[in-house]
Amino acid sequence: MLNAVTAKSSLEDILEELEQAEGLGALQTASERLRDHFDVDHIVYHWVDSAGDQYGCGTYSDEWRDHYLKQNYLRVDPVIIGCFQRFHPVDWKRLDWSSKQARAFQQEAIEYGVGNQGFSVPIRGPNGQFALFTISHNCDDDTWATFTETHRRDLILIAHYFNEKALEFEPGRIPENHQPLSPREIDAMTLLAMGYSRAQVAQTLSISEHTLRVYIESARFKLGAMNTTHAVARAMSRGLIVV
Amino acid sequence: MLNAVTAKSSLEDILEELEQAEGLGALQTASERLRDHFDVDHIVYHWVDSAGDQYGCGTYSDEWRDHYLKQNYLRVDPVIIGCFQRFHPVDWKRLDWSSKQARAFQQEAIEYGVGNQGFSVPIRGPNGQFALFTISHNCDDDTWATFTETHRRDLILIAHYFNEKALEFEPGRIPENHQPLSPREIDAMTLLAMGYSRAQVAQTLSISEHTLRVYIESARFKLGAMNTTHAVARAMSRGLIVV
DNA sequence: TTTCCCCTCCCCCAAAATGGTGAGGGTCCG
DNA sequence: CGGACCCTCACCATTTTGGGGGAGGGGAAA
Repeated sequence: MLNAVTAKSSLEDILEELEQAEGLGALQTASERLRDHFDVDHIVYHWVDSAGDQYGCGTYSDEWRDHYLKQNYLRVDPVIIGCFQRFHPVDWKRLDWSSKQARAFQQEAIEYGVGNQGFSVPIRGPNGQFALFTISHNCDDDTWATFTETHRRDLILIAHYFNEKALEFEPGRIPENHQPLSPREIDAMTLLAMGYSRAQVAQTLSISEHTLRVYIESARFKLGAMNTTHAVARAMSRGLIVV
Repeated sequence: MLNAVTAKSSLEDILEELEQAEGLGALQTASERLRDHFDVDHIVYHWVDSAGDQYGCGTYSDEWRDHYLKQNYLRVDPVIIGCFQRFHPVDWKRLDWSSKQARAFQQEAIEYGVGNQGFSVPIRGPNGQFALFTISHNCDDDTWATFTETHRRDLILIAHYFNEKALEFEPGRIPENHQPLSPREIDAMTLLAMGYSRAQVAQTLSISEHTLRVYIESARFKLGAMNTTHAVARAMSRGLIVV
């Protein structure tokens, strides 16, 4: 059964400890302690890198994690897809499970021990970083609704602390290739992302197309992109431009 | 003097009210109530659309706000610049005030009644949305340090709720006819976003380049895009592909 | 002051992407 | 069973990009 107790002191302790923690290992232990504190099946923190790399820690079984990675479920998982377009924390029931893929995925997840209920907090950092903090359990809808209502705020805060720590200790997360774009380069990338051709962009910016090309090429270089489309995609996923 | 009282009930009430609020006007009244609750000079929520649009509400004077907009201080304000590359909430003292522009800006801000102390929580939503929740006051460093230590968690949570409301009522956030892409179309868009040329994508997917073109054109049509770059950008911002 | 980056402009030519108009076979659903 | 959608393949001509050279002025920082 779900522990309806508030047990403030214990949660405070866990947060406090998390705040002081050194290294990513602390996130693993924290997720286990939180699972016990809330008396639920699983607590998981899942980091998704804009390059497609991912890092996760939590209480899912190793088998499920390996299977997930092997099948590249990142692009299938409705929790990822749904949360990526949201800001609000979301109950899994409210996500889109209509596709065949999604239902097969859900079936498999439950077989691997993931709860039938879930609540995920999307959370974002600089440069398009994206992560999920998820709490999952096996119970009926009403129990789960009460639980998430009660702990919504705590979960948001915990998600925040998890991500704070993950950002702090992620090794390749503040790489030197994080070169910012110049204003003109941002203009160019933005207009290209809006569907303008080079000629149109040049006209919009009131510069010659030759000049524009310099910006595009320089942006491409800074972003390590192979072509314009790639550069725009990278600029977007790093949060440098918004369309 | 700063109010060291926790006054939990009052803060709870404000959050509760914020959660139920309808319309952006509620954010304005909430910021005023919070200012009184914490007994500080200013509470401000500032939304920055990287297209350059901004929306703000809070307790700064109208003069300062108008001046800020008029001078286009977005690209000067060290709070914006600093928070944009951070995830952690940050004390203004820890920001980079070294440039000449920055010091002039600070001087002016204080003249317009902004406090000499400040604490800002950066917060991000989908599609690169970015906002700041700021609390500012006039006092000495020690008092301020104690205050921010004490209320750090509350402030993070409040920032989250402010942004939740702001996103909820943001104009121009209409879920259009989101036509889904077929699996092959998603493959194509994904690989294109990764920088592959058409020939490379075709080879990767083991199909002829002609076939690939059909997918790209069909995806372009579904997404209402004018060219490949536009299609990839739209697919990304709709969360249809993850790169 | 010197150095670095940003902004602006120019040429030539090859490579890649696009637009139009086709075709056939598959699955799934009303 | 017919319609809708998905997957697969093809040729034509045109437009758009990309890669390789350059060049000069301005501003900010070291």
